[in-house]
Formats: sequence, C-alpha cells, structure tokens
Amino acid sequence: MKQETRKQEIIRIAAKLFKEKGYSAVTMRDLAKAMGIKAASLYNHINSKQDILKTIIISLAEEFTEGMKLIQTSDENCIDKLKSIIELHVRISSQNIYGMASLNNDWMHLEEKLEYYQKLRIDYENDFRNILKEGIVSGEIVNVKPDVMMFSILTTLRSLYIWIPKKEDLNLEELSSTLSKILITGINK
Amino acid sequence: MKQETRKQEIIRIAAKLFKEKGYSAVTMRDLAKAMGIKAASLYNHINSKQDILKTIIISLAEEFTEGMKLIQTSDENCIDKLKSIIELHVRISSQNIYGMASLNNDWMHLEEKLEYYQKLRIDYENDFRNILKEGIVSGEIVNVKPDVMMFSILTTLRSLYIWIPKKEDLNLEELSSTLSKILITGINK
DNA sequence: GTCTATATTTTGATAGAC
DNA sequence: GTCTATCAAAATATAGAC
Repeated sequence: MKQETRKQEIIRIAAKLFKEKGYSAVTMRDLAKAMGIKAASLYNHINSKQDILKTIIISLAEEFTEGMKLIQTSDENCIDKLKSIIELHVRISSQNIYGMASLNNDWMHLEEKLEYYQKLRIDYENDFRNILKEGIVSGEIVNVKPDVMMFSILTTLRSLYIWIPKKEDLNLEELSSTLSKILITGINK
Repeated sequence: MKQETRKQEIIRIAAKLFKEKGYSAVTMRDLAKAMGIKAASLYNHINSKQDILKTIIISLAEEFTEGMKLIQTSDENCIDKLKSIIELHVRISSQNIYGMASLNNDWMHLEEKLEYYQKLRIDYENDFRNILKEGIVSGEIVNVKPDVMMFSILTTLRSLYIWIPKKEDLNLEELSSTLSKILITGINK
C-alpha cells in the first residue's frame, strides 16, 4: 500500500463532498475546510476544481472500459458475460463509492474531457447491448427489447454506490450473486 | 386544459434546466434567459430559487405517496401490486420527465422542506419493502433479500426519466408491461 | 410584468510572505 | 506546504421607474 499523496487525499475528500452535494454545490472553501487547510493552499497541489472532477471521473470511466473489453473478448457465454459485468460494477463501485457518485451525476460538468467521457460511455453501452443481442440470437436471453433490458440492468448497476455503503455486512461475492439472480432470473417464484 | 400561469411556466423551464445541469449549476440568469426576460423579473412570480425546487420536488413526492397508498390498500396480490407500482412510476415519470431529475438528484438541496421529503421517501420505501416481504411469505416472490430486490427495482424505476425521452415511439402501456416482464420474470430463457 | 440599477455575498483563483 | 490578503467575476435578491 503506497503512501497517499496530498493530491490524492484532496481528490478523495473532494469525491466524498461531491457525493453529498454534487460538484457545483461544493466550494473550494468547503473542500479546504474538510482538509483542515485554507482554500488557497489547495492550489499548491491541484490546478483547478475542474481538474479534480476530471481525475475522479476519467479514471473510473477508463476502469469500466478496460473491464468491459476483457469481458467482451472472453469466450464466456452471454449469461456469464452478464454476470461478469455485474461483478465488475460491484467491484469498482465498492472500491470507490464516492467517485461513482461523480461519475453518475456530475459528468456533464466536465469541460475539456466531456467528449472523451461521452465516447467511453457510448462505447460501453454499445458493448453491453451487443452482449444482450447475442444472447437473444443464441437463445440464452428472452427476446425482449434489448434497450429496455440494458437500461434496467445498467441503471441498477450504476446506482450501486448509493446502496452499498448502507449494508454493514457487505460480502461482495454474495452481493454479486444475489444481484445476478435478481437481474437475470427475476423475482417471481 | 387550463392556461399555464407565468409561475408555472417558470417552474417548467427551471425543471428542464435543472435536469441538464442540476439545481446548483443553474443560475437565475440562466433561467431568465431561457424565459426571454431579465433575472429580476422572475421575482415578480416566484419568491426564490429554493421555492422553485421545493415546488418541483414536493409535488412529485406527494404524487408518489398518494399512488403508493392506493396500491397498498388495494386487494391485489403482491405481484399485481408490483405491476401497479411500475405503472405508477411510468405514468408520473412520463408526465414530468424534467421534474423527476430534480426529485432524484437535487432533493439534498431542499432547505425548509428537506425533512418532510425524507419522511415521504422513507415511508415509500417501507411500503415497497413490505409488499415484497408479503410476497415472500405468500410464496409469490422468491426468498431473496428484500432490500436488494427493492433497491434493484426501485433504482430502475427512479431512473426512467433518463431513458423515456430517448424513445420516439413511446407507448406507456407497452413500456410498463415490458418493464414488468424484465423486472419480475427476469431476462433469461 | 418587465426593466435598469444596485446591494451584498460568495465564488474560483493568484501573489507573495513565511 | 500553508498562510494572509486580495482580485475579478458571478451569484441571489431587492428597490423603484415605467
């Protein structure tokens, strides 16, 4: 475990504040106060508020992209690929609960990196949708509109960060398998 | 169809802007510009920016509460109650896409009405969870953690506003039944 | 109902001392 | 690496004329 730099600490605390109130509502003075220093001192470590947001969001978005590429090119069947995607979201979300809030809610406040983020997001959704479509063709998945299925599963996975911290007794493998059961086989008996 | 008052128009346009950038990032000048007037003129119709947010969120939250109470006290079985909840979300979300964004993302910026909102939200979730628990007892619903089931279904329903406007060919009844199928019976064949 | 003018506070960010 | 002091811009909101 490497020592956390002051910059990393600022980004970590910022993400926590962004989760509570959103990027726009958090001031550099709020952040400084949470760090126990003055606002001006922050600028010895970071270039701008925007820079903090960019770092939080882009690193997470790239992590999801890398995970999806591995799953996509694996030789699993479609249901197992879906289970791997669920595990990917549970893993990344539980490792960075605060950052996930920014990724979900504050991406529109990206400036220079907005287009890049949007491309990663669209590509991710296309890969996801294609897995569902392949599953329909192969007969693994019911022939229901892939867009609605993707929307339903993906919004649940994207909202994990809201819910994970509430569970004291968090077992990641158990959560992944419970979610897989609910999302894939439904809830009716 | 009653004539829209100037105040209602301001609230409608504000909700649209809040959906795009969030409450905190939208200024009264942004709103005035979208209305084609000056910022000072807004205050002839509304008391404050906070008042706009309060109106948007509380009216929607109360609409959901009323709907839930009707469903809860009906004599439907649990699966049909769930289907009714799905229809409730599809109906309200499609009628007020912009407002749903504030309800989901900007409730923490409520000031005076924050506690009231939080009570409505907790009550709603308790009613939802109790329906699932009853379904487990009656054997209609699989015996999986009710919290995870509720989280999964409710986050999907709460995110409908993101996705509904993308569909040109929106048929509300069809969307409700497709969602019911996916959320209740799953996606695997 | 809208305007101009303006008060007051808060914002992100910089300069320079220590 | 942090501070004080400060800037320039932008924020919500009010007063009063038309």
